Amino acid sequence: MGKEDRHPAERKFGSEEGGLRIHQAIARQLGTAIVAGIHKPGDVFEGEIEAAERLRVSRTAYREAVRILVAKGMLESRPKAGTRVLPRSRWNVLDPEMLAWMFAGEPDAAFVRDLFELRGVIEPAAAELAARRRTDAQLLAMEQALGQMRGHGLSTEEGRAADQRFHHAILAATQNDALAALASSVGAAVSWTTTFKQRRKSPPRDPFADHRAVFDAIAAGDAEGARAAMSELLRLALADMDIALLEPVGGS
Amino acid sequence: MGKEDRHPAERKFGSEEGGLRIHQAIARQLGTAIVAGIHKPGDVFEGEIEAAERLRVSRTAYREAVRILVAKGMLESRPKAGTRVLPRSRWNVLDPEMLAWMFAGEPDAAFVRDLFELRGVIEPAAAELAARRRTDAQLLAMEQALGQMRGHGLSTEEGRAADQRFHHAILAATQNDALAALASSVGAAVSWTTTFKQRRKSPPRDPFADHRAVFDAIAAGDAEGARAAMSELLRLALADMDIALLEPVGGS
DNA sequence: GTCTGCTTATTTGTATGAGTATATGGATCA
DNA sequence: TGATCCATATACTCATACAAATAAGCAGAC
Repeated sequence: MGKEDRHPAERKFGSEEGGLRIHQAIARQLGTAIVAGIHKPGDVFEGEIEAAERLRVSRTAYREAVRILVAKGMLESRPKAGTRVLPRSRWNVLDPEMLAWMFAGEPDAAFVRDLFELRGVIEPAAAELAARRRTDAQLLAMEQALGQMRGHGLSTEEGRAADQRFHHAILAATQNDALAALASSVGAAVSWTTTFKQRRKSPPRDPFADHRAVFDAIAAGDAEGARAAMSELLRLALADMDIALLEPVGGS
Repeated sequence: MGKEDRHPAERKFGSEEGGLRIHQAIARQLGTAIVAGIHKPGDVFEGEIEAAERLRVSRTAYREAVRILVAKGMLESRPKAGTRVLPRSRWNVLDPEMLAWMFAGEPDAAFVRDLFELRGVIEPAAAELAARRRTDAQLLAMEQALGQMRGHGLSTEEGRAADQRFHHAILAATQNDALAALASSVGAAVSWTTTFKQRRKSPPRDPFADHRAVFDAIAAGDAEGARAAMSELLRLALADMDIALLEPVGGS
């Protein structure tokens, strides 16, 4: 292959890998590029050999990365036809890893709206179910998350993590695996709320009271109250972000 | 390696592959085994070399299969630690391929219940949004699906496919990518409804009227009516299956 | 001129073997 | 008893060769 020296100075394709295996690092790199719109649906990738050489990895590693993205519905690859980006409708946009890739950059505003709408559908129902079914251990988890949230505040990393844990605990308390699987999607929206909020208002409103109301209703086993409290929490969160969804869902 | 003859009689690991590439066939084989409970969370797989030899495929193909399952949150693999099945809470149970694997065998009753509960949360809200936002093309798609459903009946494969298309079209008409991504999950539940129904009652009730009511409300732009009609459709579907969810969600 | 069927060239898919990196669990030592 | 170190098992990466599949181009018939 002519100049076969592999630039031993810059080992491991230059960039920092973040402790990931190479195939996973490549998958992330390609995945973020796709969700960012660098590669659009319908685009055909270069051949495996060229791609692997450009990225300075083996064809094996590159192929394993492609398999990952295929598994998430982002790519399709066939002999002779090549590897191409699938239409967005085929993507598993609720896949946790994919959500992470989306929110690594500046996420698409329309999709953030979609996620909030999903939240508006899921979380009130989840709160209602959680009020009926939560175990004591799950209630304790919510209480602890709430406490840490209050303690650290949403300006800290720990506080935001606690916020996520609170919402996660509610979904887990529904005792429904299908709903619980939406935790990452809801979590992404939750996380974006504070990120977004802190860009605008200063000081931001403290959402502790809203959360507390949800918790109290769940603790009391008040299903209807829990649903209402969660709906109110979401309404306020949206107001904080100055986002208006086209229409609130489930209003009557 | 001693007896290195590879039984040229039974090429390609015996079983029928269904036109899939080998890595995908292996992924399906492992995936179905996991969802069926043959490999339980915490179980550690045999080494790559042994596994590949036993399945009579190359390590390359086996590894790519593992990458697929890792991407879906079913497996985790690390040097020295081996490849192990992750706890169910980490699985992307809403992944379309994974749902297909689950419903290939006899799906877990508890998970079917969960999926129906999810349907009960998602579809009424989706119907409401669809009534507000649907394009004429999407409305046409619903109408055609409805017509084919009536024409073929739910005892035929075409009829069931049309049923799925109808529900899918409603989700698409919400103009919400996050909701649309739940199409496979909803579709799995929809499909299971008829499968299950036809095992029991004979003749099964014709659900055309329920679907028609949903369609009419969406066509008329009647958001509240669409929500109500979809809720009624779900209520009747559940009754047909003689399944009672623990409690209906959102009732008031 | 259009269609059909074959050929071929390109691209992914599979196989194999060698060597590397990493985490683990046990041995060693304080 | 506890922490530290190290041998080792295991997945990870690489390079190369060959196989399979299929899209596209070409030839021939109608």
